[in-house]
Amino acid sequence: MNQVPENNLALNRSFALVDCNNFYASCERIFNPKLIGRPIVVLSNNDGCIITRSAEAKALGIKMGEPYFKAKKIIQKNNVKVFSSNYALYGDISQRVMETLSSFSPEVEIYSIDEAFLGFNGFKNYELNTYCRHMREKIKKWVGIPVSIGLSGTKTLAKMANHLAKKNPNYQGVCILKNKTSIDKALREMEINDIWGIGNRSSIFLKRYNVKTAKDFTLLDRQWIRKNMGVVGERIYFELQGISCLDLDLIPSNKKSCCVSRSFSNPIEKLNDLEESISNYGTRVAEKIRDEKLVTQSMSVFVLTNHFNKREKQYSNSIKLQLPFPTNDSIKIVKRALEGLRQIYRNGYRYKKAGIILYELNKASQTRGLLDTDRDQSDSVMRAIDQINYRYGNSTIKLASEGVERKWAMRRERVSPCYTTRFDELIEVNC
DNA sequence: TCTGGGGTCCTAGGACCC
DNA sequence: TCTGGGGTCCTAGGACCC
Repeated sequence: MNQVPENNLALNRSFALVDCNNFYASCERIFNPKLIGRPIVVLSNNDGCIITRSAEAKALGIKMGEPYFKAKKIIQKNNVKVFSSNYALYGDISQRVMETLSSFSPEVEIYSIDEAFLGFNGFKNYELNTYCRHMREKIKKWVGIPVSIGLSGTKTLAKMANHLAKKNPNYQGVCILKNKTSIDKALREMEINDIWGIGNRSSIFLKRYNVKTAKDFTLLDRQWIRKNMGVVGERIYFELQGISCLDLDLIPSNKKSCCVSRSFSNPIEKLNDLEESISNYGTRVAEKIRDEKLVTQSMSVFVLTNHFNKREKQYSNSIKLQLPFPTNDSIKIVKRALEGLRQIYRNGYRYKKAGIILYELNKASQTRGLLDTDRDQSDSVMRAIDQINYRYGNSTIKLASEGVERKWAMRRERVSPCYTTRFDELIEVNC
């Protein structure tokens, strides 16, 4: 079977992908309108790489994912405005976008901080093009964020439509692919490496077989795709033909793992400094799972040196650790993590990054060991700490092992104020 | 000098069992 | 003179996403 017959096309379904344009850069612009029309970049944690560029910055040739220090020259020359990432701000703006979207469809899957899939079941009477344009205007007006919308019969095709809506100004931000001709045209225009789910590795592999566009991919033999790219490849094959394999995920399932890891501003060598950082990350990750009312029963702790530095000797290791009872107690998690860290630490290396990942996450209400006698006490201590830290600011109360000096703490030299989440950082208006 | 962080899903292969 | 084979479960690592 090389092609799916026309009557198999399940284009009676409609998925829309709404994606915020250059999201982090757009967030910075909301509170600083002077930046409209000016090139902006936003940096990753530790001010390491460029993770968002405004259209103007893209036009200057600044690349996505490029290390900041490599792009510095072009940035300074063109007076590009640079921001450290401010996730408190972006998270809050994201929530406002999602709330607005939910007023347009009962079916909203929040796919990431800056995009959502919408289902339009039973919307036959609506003219979808007009509806999407209306949605786009509302988000711009209410939240201040420009979005692009792609709509088609499967999620993968909606992604493709979105890609076109962004790339081709003729669409004015909304691209709808609902008939065979427009889909076919889009498949021919779409480069193989831009297809959702085809990453770097697969596109290099496919190009060796002269598969350059999405259209080429749909003309491949299904068995061959299955053999060489597994079920993931086969799903993409069907989705591109209009046969929906990926449904909306409307009820977000509980996380299966939760991680906090950071690169250090400067490499660290002493066990004591690593212990401070792991205590810190352990506390943060415990807070995260408490916030979601989850408990963990196993974790892994890892350390690594800077693999970019070829001149230095390298070391990386991780260790998996069990906890006696399911818990979300910072003290217990940090204590166990430090035991693990001491086992994998080796003297004489310059460490660049460390982290902790919690596994076996379950609802706190559904898990309690019969022999776990101090859970109540642990819960009330954590509750008290969380309340104090919420009221008086992060780390008002912290573990002694987290340290005070924090030589390793990440760099965030160009962070904007938390305009929407901290009273002391509200925007000031002079009348 | 300076290169992010947090997730998910799939698969191959080892361990183990009968 | 010969040394099974098939099933399941688990895990580490790969690939991909934003």
